[in-house]
Amino acid sequence: MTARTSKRTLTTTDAAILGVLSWGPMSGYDVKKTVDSTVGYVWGPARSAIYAVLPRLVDEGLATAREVAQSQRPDKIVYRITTAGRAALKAWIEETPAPPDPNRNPLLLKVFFGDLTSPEVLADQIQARRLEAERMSEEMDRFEAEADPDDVYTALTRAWGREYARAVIRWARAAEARLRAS
Amino acid sequence: MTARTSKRTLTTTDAAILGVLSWGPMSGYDVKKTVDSTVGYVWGPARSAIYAVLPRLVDEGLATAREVAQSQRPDKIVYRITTAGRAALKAWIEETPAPPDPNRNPLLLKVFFGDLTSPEVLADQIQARRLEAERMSEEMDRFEAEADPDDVYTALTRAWGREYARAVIRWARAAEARLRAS
DNA sequence: GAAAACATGTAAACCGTTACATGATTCC
DNA sequence: GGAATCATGTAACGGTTTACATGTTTTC
Repeated sequence: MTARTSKRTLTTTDAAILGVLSWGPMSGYDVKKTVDSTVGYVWGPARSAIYAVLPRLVDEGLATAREVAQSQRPDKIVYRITTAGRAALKAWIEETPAPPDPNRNPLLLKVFFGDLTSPEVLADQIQARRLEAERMSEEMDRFEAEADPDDVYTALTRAWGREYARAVIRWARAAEARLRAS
Repeated sequence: MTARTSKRTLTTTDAAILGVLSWGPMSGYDVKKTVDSTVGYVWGPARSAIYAVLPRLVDEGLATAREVAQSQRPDKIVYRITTAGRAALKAWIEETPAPPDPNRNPLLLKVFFGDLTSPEVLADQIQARRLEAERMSEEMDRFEAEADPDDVYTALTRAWGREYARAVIRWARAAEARLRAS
């Protein structure tokens, strides 16, 4: 058997998919749903990306595929992570350094060229972002209440969500005040 | 004259490039340099993207191109924003809502699947990110010292940079402590 | 009986990145 | 003589968005 164990390092999308497969075998459809409700906050590949990646993982020996016939539903293909897949994911996590922050922020770009519009328009856009962040902050609080406090890893991701939302809110409040005072 | 004033809304890269062209006519090479030293912190298109976008802006009537022969340097093409270009950029800035936060964060993905590796490895990765943020924070302070305090718009972008760095640092410190204590 | 949600995928167009390619000039 | 700067582009790849395709079950 000659699976192309090509040892290329995983893309972030590969890692996200292998990650949810590490929780159990599932179809592409289920991968999508699982991603959306979990890691989707930090990496949410498109459905078509998932369907494109899964066969490639099989090709590289990182997962296996098994066709499952269904009577009440369309047939599906269930993917299962392999030992090699787990190892590749572990290697991806440990490979240092982590790619730097993306830092692509269209709103900030608007602010940067803000002199082309009015302070009010800009303040409105910033306010909208703040309201978003406030909603997100509340959502994190709700998650926090329900969550298992011993699960360090999801606790840390929630902590980042709260810290980030907080930064947005602080910045936006100050920016709105400054812009509305012109 | 039939410039295709196709009214499609600009991509973020288009906006960034039109934005620097709004400061004065320049070649693709100079656009790249200018972007890198200014808006690059929030949106830094690749060189190849710039060279691809510029002719399209001309095609759409948002900029004009003029070839300039040089004796001591390779010839170059100087682009100048048009009135339509300015209008399109203004429309992009004012179009609401601003696209939501990208939120694609490979480091957080690593944290999310952190149980596949050791707490130390994870803490090291987080520490690296913190050091990065600390460097950035200092850089912002330096910019702050040199900057014109009356320039609201760049002040606001710097303020975001500081607030963001602060959030990273606070989160990373807590995360590192929690992970190293296992 | 209709609409929405479930369930599974494919295909094409678009945006952007990294790496490849070329060649002159200036600075050390 | 080698590195950095000036100057412009192409090709291959990763990923997203949107649309196409098909059929079932649940909800109103």
